[in-house]
Amino acid sequence: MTDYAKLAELLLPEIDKTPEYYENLYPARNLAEGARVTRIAPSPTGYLHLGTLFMSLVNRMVADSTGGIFFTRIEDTDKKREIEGGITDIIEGLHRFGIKIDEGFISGEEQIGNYGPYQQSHRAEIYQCYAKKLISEGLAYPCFCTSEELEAVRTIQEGEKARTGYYGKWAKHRDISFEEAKSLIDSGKEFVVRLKSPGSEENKVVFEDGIKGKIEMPENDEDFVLLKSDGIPTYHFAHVVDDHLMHTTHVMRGDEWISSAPKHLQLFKLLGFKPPKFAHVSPILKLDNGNKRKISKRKDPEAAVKYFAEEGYDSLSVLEYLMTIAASDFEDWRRANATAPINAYKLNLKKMSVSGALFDSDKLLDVSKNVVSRMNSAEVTEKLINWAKEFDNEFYNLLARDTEYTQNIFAIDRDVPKPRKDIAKWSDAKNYCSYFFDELYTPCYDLPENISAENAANVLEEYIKVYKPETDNNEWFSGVKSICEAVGFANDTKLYKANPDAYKGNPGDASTIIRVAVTGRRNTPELCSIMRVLGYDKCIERMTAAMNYYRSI
RNA sequence: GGCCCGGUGGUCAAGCGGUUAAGACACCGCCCUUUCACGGCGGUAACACGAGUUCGAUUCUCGUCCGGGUCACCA
Repeated sequence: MTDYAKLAELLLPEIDKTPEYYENLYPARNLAEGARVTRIAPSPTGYLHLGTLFMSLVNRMVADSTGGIFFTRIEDTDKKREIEGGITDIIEGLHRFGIKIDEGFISGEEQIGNYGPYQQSHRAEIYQCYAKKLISEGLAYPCFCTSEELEAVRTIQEGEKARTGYYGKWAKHRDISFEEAKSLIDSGKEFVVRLKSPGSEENKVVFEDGIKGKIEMPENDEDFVLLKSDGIPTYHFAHVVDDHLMHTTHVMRGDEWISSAPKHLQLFKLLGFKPPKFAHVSPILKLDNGNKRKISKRKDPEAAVKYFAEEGYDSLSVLEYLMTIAASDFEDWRRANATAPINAYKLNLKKMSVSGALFDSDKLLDVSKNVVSRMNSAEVTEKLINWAKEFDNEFYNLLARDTEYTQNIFAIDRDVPKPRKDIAKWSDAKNYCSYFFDELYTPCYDLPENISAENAANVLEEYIKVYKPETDNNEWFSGVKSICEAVGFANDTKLYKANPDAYKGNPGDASTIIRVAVTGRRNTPELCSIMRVLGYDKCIERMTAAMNYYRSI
């Protein structure tokens, strides 16, 4: 009979603390009944991507719906794949999207809270302590197999059509004796610590997933790795120890984790921990050659959150879009609470989708238009200028030259009950307002087919005479109508419709002529306001130029 | 391949034994209108398939098919 205590001491001699020590160090949280503790546990192997943002949002919302805590924990147990600046990028990214972090990493370097360190590479001895406990109870053991040996076993298993993996009779070191372990260690062999799984494939584990409902799976019987040969834990082990010690109540993660849930449940049980509630969230999908697949960092530009910033999507737009994907009742809530801040929405797990949603850029655009339409001209001006400063310097210089002028542009049809919805993302704004800046404006005198150059020139000639800049809409249109008779146009639309052949055009046509002359376009927001913002001199200058052009052809 | 999860219009989705099977986006048409946009009204379009249970299945059960996930000293 192996002396497990001796084995534990042999394997992890440095560990002198007991689990009780950590249990006392990290006491239960003093939170109101029902308050949920959630977290995001990114690994800094890349920059912030959509999936992480999505999971963070959902976890934040679930904590908020109960007055709970949302914390960050860096899962940097895979040193090989880590990239520099990864932590900073992820945490700063969350800040930019307005996702509040209560605890854990709040910047690239700084962490707050009483349950730290919030970085797995700094918690090695905690994991090792629990591993030591498991070993001393005969529930874990050292395995000296090399990756080549493991590979060889797999090949045999495949040949026998057996399930691959390190379990049961395939678990070579499962019953290793103290003496054998000692001699292997003395000879300098490296080892990992594996769980001695008491599970059987014949048994079922059942758990209630917060989103997917009841899930039944075979019990785990694999002696999976707890501690890697460098003493750092695998995800499975770190997750269980950390979420216990940090008192996470709800583990919400991508549904790719469902298949390893039996491992986690087993560990919670073996360590005597109460498992948290699990909720597995479906990923955001992307259509690729007719097949759905998880949105991919490598293949999809929109997977990197940076993409949205560059395109000029407001961070709120992205968040709102993500929420419409996450919860089926979010859009209804938004319609009923148009001006409420997004965190006033109470997220209900039952409303979350069980299957993954295809990323829909049309829908994102629509959500964005609505978000931007809720902003007043001051907000639009500020956000647009901030965006341009970072991503479009030429445009920035124009916008910042006279911010009052800029705000006047974006006040057109905006600070009103039913604002326009032309702008979905800041990069749309340049084209939207180009005719307000000579540097961006290119005259274009194309007219609709029913309007001749001669008529256009006549309208402009007459209108220049009567044009007054400071008018309201009605006065302005009266001004347009007032010149109609002189150029053979009907001065009233109804009159024209009743007898189209009697006139060369109508007030609408006259407006179009002026619009094209002043803006170079047939379609613009309300013309009277545009001309007021542009100013008298500029309007006269452009109308005169247009008139001369029409006369010359 | 084993084990899981899923399958309602093009997309996101309500509904969960009896419904004319909601709504949103996109698309089309009409109205409003100085153009466009907004707004309003209307339209096209869906329960993967086959058995079973039932008086009755989109809803329950089973099978098939399709899609996704997972089977590492990665997370």
